[in-house]
Amino acid sequence: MKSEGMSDASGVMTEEVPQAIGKRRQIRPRAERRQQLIDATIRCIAQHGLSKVTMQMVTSEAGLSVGIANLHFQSKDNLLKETLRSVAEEYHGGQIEIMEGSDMPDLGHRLDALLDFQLGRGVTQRQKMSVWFAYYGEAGARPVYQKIVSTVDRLAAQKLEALFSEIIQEGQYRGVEARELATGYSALIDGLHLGLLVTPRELTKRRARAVARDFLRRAFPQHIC
Amino acid sequence: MKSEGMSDASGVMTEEVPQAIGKRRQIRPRAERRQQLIDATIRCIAQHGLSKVTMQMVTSEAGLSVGIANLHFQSKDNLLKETLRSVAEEYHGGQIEIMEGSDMPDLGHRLDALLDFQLGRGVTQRQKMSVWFAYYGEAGARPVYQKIVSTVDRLAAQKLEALFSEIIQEGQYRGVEARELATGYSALIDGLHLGLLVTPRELTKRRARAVARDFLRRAFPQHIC
DNA sequence: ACCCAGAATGAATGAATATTCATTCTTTCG
DNA sequence: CGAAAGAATGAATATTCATTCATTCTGGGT
Repeated sequence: MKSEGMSDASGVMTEEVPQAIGKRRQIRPRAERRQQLIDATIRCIAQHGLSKVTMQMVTSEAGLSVGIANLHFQSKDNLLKETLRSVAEEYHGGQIEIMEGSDMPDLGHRLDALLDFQLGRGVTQRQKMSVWFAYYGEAGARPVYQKIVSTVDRLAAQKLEALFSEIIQEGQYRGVEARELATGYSALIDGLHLGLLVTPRELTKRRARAVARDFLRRAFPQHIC
Repeated sequence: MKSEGMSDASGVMTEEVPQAIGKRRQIRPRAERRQQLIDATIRCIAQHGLSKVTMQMVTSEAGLSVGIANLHFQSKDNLLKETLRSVAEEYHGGQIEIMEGSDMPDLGHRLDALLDFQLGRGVTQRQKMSVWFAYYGEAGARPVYQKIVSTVDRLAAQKLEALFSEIIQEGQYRGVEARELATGYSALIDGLHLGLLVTPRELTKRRARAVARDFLRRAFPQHIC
């Protein structure tokens, strides 16, 4: 089917197939496209930096046409906001799952798993980190970003404090306060992420892990190897 | 081209003073203008975020004309680069001065002074922090930024490690390694800065200080109150 | 007093880019 | 199958912004 013959009244000839390999237009559900665009946005931010990201860049990275981002996200601002939300929720969600997972009964092991999650993973993780800090950089000037981050952050912080409390009780540790320690540990992990991102030469993932473990060991000697 | 003497033939006359209050054009030495522009850039980044900063914004914040930034910095990219360098040098320079200052003989006091410098100060400090993280956010994608930061960073890290070594020796502490501890402490401070910037509601400066002091006390109990 | 090197200005320019929307295509449902 | 719903496209548009440069102005030198 397909006509082609007629209606092409103009004398110009019919460029049948514009693209080389089969680039058939595909229709997919809204949610899937949104995720696809968010993933592309993450890659673009990691590669070019938040301030250099353009809609063209994102949509072509996703292998789609320019108009589609506005179709599904209304505006660039909104796409960026949703991308931050996605990364924030994934990161904090992962932590929370580990912390409140009833499967891992041993508290020391749970701490280990948490540390692994926070400083483990491969390239993907590095991409996420880039995004994370790109937004932190803008957060000072953008209340919207602050809100998104602090909402998920607060919950994770509470869970961490609760976990530390349990550990303190179990180990009968003296002179340590769960809240203070949780704040310190979170900050330490954030700082290590920064180091991994900005000075990868000086701080390897292995060393970052050792440093974090050191912090925990000093606080909970009985629980960490 | 030009001349046509009066040409202002229109009936209107003489708009002697275009601006209200005395806005006389001033000629100042190059170095001074550069600093003035860098300071304006810092304020703009803190207020609007790196990705929203424009040349118009910066020059008008400095109270100068649009063209002047390119006159003294050649390009926007270069202005931003020099701004980062300025902030990085100020921050790290301050730390280094404290750490190697021969005036403060007591090592515990020196630690205190360092902590004060890193987590003290007022609004200005907050502006600098914003800039700091704005660049960190882009650093993953911009080798130039990485280079600027890691150059000054490395020196400060070495000094810190040396200071910790002295302290360990003086206190005869066992089971702590200066290098590891220095990395941890730096990361902790960075993380606390992040917290202050992104979740100022949850983390006050007072608490950040307490957390950092806690870290040091756990490592060097004899030196920190 | 007067000159002029070069500092400063800001209107003009052109490139980059977000957003729109008429059109084209795909899938679904009767 | 045929038509409707709506997903996807990308050329066109309007805007924003960095950069240029002809012109204006300042202050030090003579």
